[in-house]
Amino acid sequence: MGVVRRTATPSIARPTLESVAALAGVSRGTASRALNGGVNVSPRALEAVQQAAERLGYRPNLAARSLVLGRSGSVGLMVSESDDRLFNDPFFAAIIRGVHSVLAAQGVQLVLTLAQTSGERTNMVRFASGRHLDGILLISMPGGDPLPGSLLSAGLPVVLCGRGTRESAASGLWWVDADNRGGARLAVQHLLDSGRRKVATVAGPRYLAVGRDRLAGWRDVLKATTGDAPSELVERGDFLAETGYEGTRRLLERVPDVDAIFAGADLIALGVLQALRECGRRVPDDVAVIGFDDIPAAARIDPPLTTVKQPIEAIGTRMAEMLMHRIAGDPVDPPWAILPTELVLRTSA
Amino acid sequence: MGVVRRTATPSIARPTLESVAALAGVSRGTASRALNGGVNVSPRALEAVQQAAERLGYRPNLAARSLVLGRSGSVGLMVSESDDRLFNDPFFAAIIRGVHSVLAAQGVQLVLTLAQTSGERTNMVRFASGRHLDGILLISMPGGDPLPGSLLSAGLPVVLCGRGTRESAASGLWWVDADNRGGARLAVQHLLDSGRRKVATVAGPRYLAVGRDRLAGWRDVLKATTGDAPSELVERGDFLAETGYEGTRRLLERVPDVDAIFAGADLIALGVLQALRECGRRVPDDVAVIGFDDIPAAARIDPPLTTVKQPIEAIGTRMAEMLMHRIAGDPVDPPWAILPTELVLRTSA
DNA sequence: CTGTTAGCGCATTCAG
DNA sequence: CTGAATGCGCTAACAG
Repeated sequence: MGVVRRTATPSIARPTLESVAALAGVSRGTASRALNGGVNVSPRALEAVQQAAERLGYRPNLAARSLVLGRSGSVGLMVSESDDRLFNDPFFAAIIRGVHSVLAAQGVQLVLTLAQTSGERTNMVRFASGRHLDGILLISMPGGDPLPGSLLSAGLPVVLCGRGTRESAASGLWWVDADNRGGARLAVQHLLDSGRRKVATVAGPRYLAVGRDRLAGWRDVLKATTGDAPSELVERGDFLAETGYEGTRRLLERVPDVDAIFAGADLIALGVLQALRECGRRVPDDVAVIGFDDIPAAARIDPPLTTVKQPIEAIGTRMAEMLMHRIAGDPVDPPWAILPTELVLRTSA
Repeated sequence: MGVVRRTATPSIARPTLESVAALAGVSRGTASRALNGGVNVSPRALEAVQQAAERLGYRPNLAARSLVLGRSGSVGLMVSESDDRLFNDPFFAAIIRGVHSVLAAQGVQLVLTLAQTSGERTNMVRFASGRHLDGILLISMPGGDPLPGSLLSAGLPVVLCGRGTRESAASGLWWVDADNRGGARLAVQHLLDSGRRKVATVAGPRYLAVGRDRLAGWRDVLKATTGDAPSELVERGDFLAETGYEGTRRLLERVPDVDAIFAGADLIALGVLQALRECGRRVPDDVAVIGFDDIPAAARIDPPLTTVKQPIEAIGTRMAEMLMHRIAGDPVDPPWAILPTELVLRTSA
């Protein structure tokens, strides 16, 4: 029987390095060197090889290269979110922009991966741990997810976005986060500096590090300034407008003379504002409000919301940089990063 | 000198098929068969191999597999748009959802790729034609772009979204498009059926097939019904609100008794509505308006816009299906698809 | 500077 | 049913 090609298209055989070398009249080794930087190759040979490659339309087989090099030249960005959220939350766009800029500059291919169902996720693990990817960037992993661990155990470099710990970093899970606590401090300090006396907070949930961190920042400043951070000034709930609304109603009942509210998220702040409006409190005259995240709506609402902005794109670039270092084996110490947040002054505070 | 590992992480060597086979007490060949479907393998051997693989945490090296198989098990979706557009235009989300559903079901990894700058695009071509991808899905390629051609010349299956021709399909560029012309017919017919007599159109640009197709649909119906499609009823421009606004002002001046406008896009329709409002025309009482695309805003504006909806997600699934067939070498005839659009009735017409 | 050699890890012949 | 042998296409080490 004749030769049966196993490639998908029964097309004519693709040129290999071998054929290029043959046409150029050199050995495969020389051809390889000529095509990769051209060190230790005579100008004559280099020229010949390049021409031959050109004429043949040679495309190096990356699978072969990966096999021998042990690296693929691409890294994955895994998003385990519904595509709805992925495409609606500006957060992802910004992160990806950051990641992409770093990777593109280094000629590394970014492989974006959606993994929603658990089946897709195991598929992804297979893909990644099969060495098709040199490393993985993880976004919005629920805490306690086994996925980072299985990636790690496959020997894959992993950097994730969000709050890790010294220990998790030491165990291999490098991470990058925004300085949520510091940002909260910025906000509360600003409130105090502008003369507010009773600064309450409607904080995010306990089970999320962001929620805890931002609340901690509020506490930091209050304790440092007034020596006390009374729990009667704290409301908690999910990162939703509803939380802000209801928390504020309770707050106003309990502490009628509250004159500032730090919301643990802009979404919460939206609810805070509405409750304030309904209760006849003017913003910022009677009550100042500061949010967190700087969502697009923040600038558009009335009054424009003063808020704390995360350096999202910078988080992306930093994640990518750390991953590239990790892949290269460069030591990075510490193996995590906390990036500064920034107060965006508008008129609500 | 000792052995120098070239892999990125100087970690312990990953288990190979060889080591699995050794632990299981069988040969590499048997181990391979056991791990891939297990045909021609005794239950005993199969069991042993699986256990060994499990114990060793064996992950097959996909680069090696790709090399021998000539296939990687992943396909690319290349988006040459700014990430801004990618993440704001619901179009992409829907396409990706469709593509992803098909691919995930077949266990094929979807590799999402951004290629904005030309440098990134050549990078992508290298990546894809290096056989890291079994095929490519292309979205929003400007006409006359050389990229599909270079992908094709590398022997890569390509399916693109948008209007191709019989010839382009024959030359290897398979495509999937919405039936823009048919959708336009639907819209114009509806206008006529509901008693409108002077149906004008503000069409998209000449240089885009969508623009031409939708205009052609308008012409089809007018010619079939009234025997004439006078050019005084046509305005053209880009897919922008501005086009709709200015086109409508000119239209009203030229043909004051126009009683229906078919806009070549919802964005255009937005401008049409505004011009109508400013000129004191009530919608739909005086003038009926129909758009195209069903963008999210269409349902929210006042009056809610009747429009033609593209089967975006279906386009994605169809593209993926065609690509998979193409990769498998299954004949597909014709090598393109035109998917039906649908009239979404709201109150503007 | 160059050709030769030796694998990278795997799936698949082909004998047994 | 199984093991041994072959080669996918490439890079790197080595000896010229």
